[in-house]
Amino acid sequence: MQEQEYILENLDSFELKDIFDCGQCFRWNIRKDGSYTGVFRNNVLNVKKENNKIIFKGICEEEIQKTVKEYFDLDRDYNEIKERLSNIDKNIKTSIQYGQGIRILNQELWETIISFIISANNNIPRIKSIIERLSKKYGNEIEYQGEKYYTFPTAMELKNVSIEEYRSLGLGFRDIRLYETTKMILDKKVDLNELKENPNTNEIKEKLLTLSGVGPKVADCILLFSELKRFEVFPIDVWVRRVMNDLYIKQEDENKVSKKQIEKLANEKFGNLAGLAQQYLFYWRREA
DNA sequence: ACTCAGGTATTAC
DNA sequence: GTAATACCTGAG
Repeated sequence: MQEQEYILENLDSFELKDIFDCGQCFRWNIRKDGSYTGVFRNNVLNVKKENNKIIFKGICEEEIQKTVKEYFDLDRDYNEIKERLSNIDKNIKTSIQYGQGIRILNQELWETIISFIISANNNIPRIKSIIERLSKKYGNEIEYQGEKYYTFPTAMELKNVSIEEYRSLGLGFRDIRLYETTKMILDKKVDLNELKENPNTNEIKEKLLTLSGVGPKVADCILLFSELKRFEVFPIDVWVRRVMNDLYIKQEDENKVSKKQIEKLANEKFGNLAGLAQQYLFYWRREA
């Protein structure tokens, strides 16, 4: 396949660091020139920002403009969203100023499920390296600018992988979870195509929770960060618990605050934009 | 050597 | 239903 290029000018709410380091994805890496390269679906893309230009280059299955538009959520009005959230209170406004360039990526459902199962009780460098090893071993190679990249393996490509093989890739206790979840999806115990078409977020969540290694936090991440794009969910991890307690609940011991309480508060304050609010708050609390 | 990290599953009240 | 506990691994 041939390299394509696409340039966007004067686009608001698009900062590479904010997008790729806000915790939603694991396969984008910074280069020496400050651009980022990543693999998604069967595409390899490099994104660079220069002044008011965003330059997309890479190998795409389809037309790069269409690919970029879908993946980077370009049809959504983030300025309007940020304005609505900023009016809620000073705290969220501050966090939005910090992460003003965040966009929620349109990531493939299957990859998001597996990636966030791997993320459980794990740290980001190790999550990333596990996913790279998994892709290198079971995905497809794509060569771009003299470098080799690997697509995220499909469920079919993981069909015959044993628990021991997962363990040898460094998955640790998550080995059996990957094995069982892959099997359940291949057997259509959970039908991903059906999930994509189901308008009922709670029903989708119930289905996701039946997968091995998927608990409430991972399920919410899948709903928010995959192509399901449910902005009303509010994934609660250690950082979100911390920031919500610091800002609003102010309990002495943040670990004593129940998830229910946080969820209720998030829903009351942020409504159907809770997921975005979570993302700004998370990124701000974690990086600022 | 030892702690800790984007939680989940299991077991026990 | 809600609360404690174990859990692979490797980087710092």
